[in-house]
Amino acid sequence: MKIPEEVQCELDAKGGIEALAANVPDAKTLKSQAKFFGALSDEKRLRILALLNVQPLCVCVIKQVVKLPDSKLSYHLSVLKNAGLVKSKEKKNWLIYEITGSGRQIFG
Amino acid sequence: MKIPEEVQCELDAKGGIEALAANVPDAKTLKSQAKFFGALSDEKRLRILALLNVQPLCVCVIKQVVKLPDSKLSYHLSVLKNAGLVKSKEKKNWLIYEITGSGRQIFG
DNA sequence: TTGGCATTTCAATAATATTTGAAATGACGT
DNA sequence: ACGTCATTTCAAATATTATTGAAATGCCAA
Repeated sequence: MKIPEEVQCELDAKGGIEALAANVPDAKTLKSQAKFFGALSDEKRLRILALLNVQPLCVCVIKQVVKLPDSKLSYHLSVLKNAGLVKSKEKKNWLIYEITGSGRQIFG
Repeated sequence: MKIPEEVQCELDAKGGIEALAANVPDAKTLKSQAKFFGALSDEKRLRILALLNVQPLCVCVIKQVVKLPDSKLSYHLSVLKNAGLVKSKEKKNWLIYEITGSGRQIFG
């Protein structure tokens, strides 16, 4: 195969195509990264996460700020939770959501 | 509205719901962040980006490593490009893709 | 100028994610 | 036990994204 010399040159210096390929993470890592980013790929979820980055909140407070219908909010919270960006704990008859270390990554 | 005291307490200390709401970025920022993360929410694209993080590459080399059909690869490159994670320049009859500063963010 | 190569574009299809509204769950105070 | 409140779950409808294969583009060398 013929490729631009500019590219060929640098590629050779770095050990060729095999060495190049060695830089891609294993499938499992890729999958979990993709899920992580996927959870962040929605404006509503980023808004929710920004709130939880301030302090833990019950669903009703989040709802009041982001103005989403219950089921929609619940869905997006579940996406964040499945991706490990937030977690929740029960308190009386409320659910309090809290950002995780993983979720904090994207701030600062 | 009644909310858990634990939450209420901290919320009051931080200036109430209005202050809380002030932490969410403006719509434009959210939109571009969502797009950024959306581009990263796919394993194939993460793989491509990992390669471009090593060095600029023409499409044919990328193709050889990631083993995707032309049109699919082209599609995913376009997603990365539209999100500003990579850019491309022409060299003879090749296109050389290169990671951008924005694309580098996710590494190290 | 012809032919080949690298890459993109296109329109159709398939797959995935999101929205909706109604119904279910489950804790709490009475 | 009963009614209420906070939240989730479900299935159907919709919207967004990704895949396919064929055709188009555009460059380069002969």
